[in-house]
Amino acid sequence: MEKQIVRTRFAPSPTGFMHVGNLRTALYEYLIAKSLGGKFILRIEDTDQERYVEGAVDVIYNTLRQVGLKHDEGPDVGGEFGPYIQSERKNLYLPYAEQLVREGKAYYCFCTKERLDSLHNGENGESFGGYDRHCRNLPQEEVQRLLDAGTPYVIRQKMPTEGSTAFQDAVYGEIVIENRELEDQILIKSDGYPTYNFANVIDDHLMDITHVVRGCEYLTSTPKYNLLYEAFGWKIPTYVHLPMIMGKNEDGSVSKLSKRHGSTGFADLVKEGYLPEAIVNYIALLGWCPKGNEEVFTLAELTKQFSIDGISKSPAVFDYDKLTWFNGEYIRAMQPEEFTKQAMPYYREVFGEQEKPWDVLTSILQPRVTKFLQIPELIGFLQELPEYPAEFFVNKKSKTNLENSALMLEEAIACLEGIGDWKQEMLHDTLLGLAQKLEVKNGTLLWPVRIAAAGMQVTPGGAMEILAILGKEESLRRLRAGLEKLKG
RNA sequence: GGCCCGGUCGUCAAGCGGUUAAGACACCGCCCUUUCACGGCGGGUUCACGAGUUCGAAUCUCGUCCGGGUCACCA
Repeated sequence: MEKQIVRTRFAPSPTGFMHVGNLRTALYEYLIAKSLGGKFILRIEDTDQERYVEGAVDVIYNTLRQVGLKHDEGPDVGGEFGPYIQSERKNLYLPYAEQLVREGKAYYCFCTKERLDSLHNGENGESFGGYDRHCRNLPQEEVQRLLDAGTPYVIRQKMPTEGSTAFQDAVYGEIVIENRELEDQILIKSDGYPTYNFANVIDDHLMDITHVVRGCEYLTSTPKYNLLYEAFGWKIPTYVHLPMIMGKNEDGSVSKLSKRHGSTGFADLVKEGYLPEAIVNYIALLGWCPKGNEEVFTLAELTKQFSIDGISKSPAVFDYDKLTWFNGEYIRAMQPEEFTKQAMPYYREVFGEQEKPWDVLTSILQPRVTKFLQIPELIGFLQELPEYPAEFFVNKKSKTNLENSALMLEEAIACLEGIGDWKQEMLHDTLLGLAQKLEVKNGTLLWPVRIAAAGMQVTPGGAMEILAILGKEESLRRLRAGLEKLKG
């Protein structure tokens, strides 16, 4: 028997918005395929014409490209199972539905929207809140008459009324649903388009999809899919249902992650300063656990590590703190040149066209930044000295008092004025030498210098680094101003 | 409400009948240090509850409670 090659598919509908939940599904689909040496397919599910959004497909392409999920087949790259856009496959579905009608497994339904609505609002609560199967047993002649008259119709699948349908899920194990819970679902809508459920089954079969990976909100509707596979006599794929991603509400409760939890779109997160690699790494761990203790993985490493049995059943709460930590990890792992390159727009935001010792700036920022967005706020003081109170010079730790700080500043200024080569190393040697000469702890001297240079108690980088970036003239100006403040 | 799924530190989680119940984020403390950050070390009444099976239960069974999902001509 020939071993079947694993094929998974990401089947988003083009809404113009890529939710992290969707992205995580795409990621797992990719990882399952790639870890098993299979193929990852992109299929656009645009059967809902009313929801069509201009440019939405590009959002999907761009997102996948940004996170590095390269699909083997899809609308843009082609493949032997195309077309990969459902609206272009439109004519393909109806014959399948008609086949089912001929075989007595489906039927035409002429019920109007109004009648259906009244059903939902009706008082007599049937066990299944849905369709009452009004057209299921319409006489043949009646059906033909309505068809001939051009009456709008949908095609519904006949569901078994008793017994139960069971299936095996790779994550959740055996799931059993009573058939009486199942509604006679619509296969073909009155506009001629297939419903999502129907198109999904047809396409998954036609495209040889072996693993259907999706959120667990589909868990209870899976029997409907299987009944369709069975009606056609097709092989049922392996199901991999994924646990839900939750968001934390303000009152501390949790619910399905949605916009009210803040940035839940991939684009939103990127806009907030999260790197695509960090996002991928983090969401990979939301609902899946690697074998070892390592958590920082590139996409390639994830592919090596991934296995379905590591997927958990319980829902996971999206934690921005941890994402932020991952972001910091990725930032710190960058080559300094790369950091400078990515930070440059933010450097420019503060310094305009001025030239600064960018490498020094990078060396102090890279270890302590978790998002590039933080940079302007962190280094704004370099461009403009903030107002600050004299008490800043008092440091309880090194027991520096105001008089002492004044003294130190005076010494520092005198010493610094003589420096010709205003470089960090030179400043370092000079100031530490001075501290030694004065027989004070480094902190005693460096604290007031840093405060005067920055006007802030907490700064990225130390005194020498700040002075180096400021340049000689500006540094001395600030130190003298600090001295004035202490004396005044 | 019916049906389905879940419940191990605040969060992500390992665990698969015998463990001092891993690890990570966050938090707190200490160290390093020139402040912060980075890094290092350390800390926290965590197995929802109640029965049962068993010599032994976080692990198996049942019930309760709690949380979530789903019941469309949406996907």
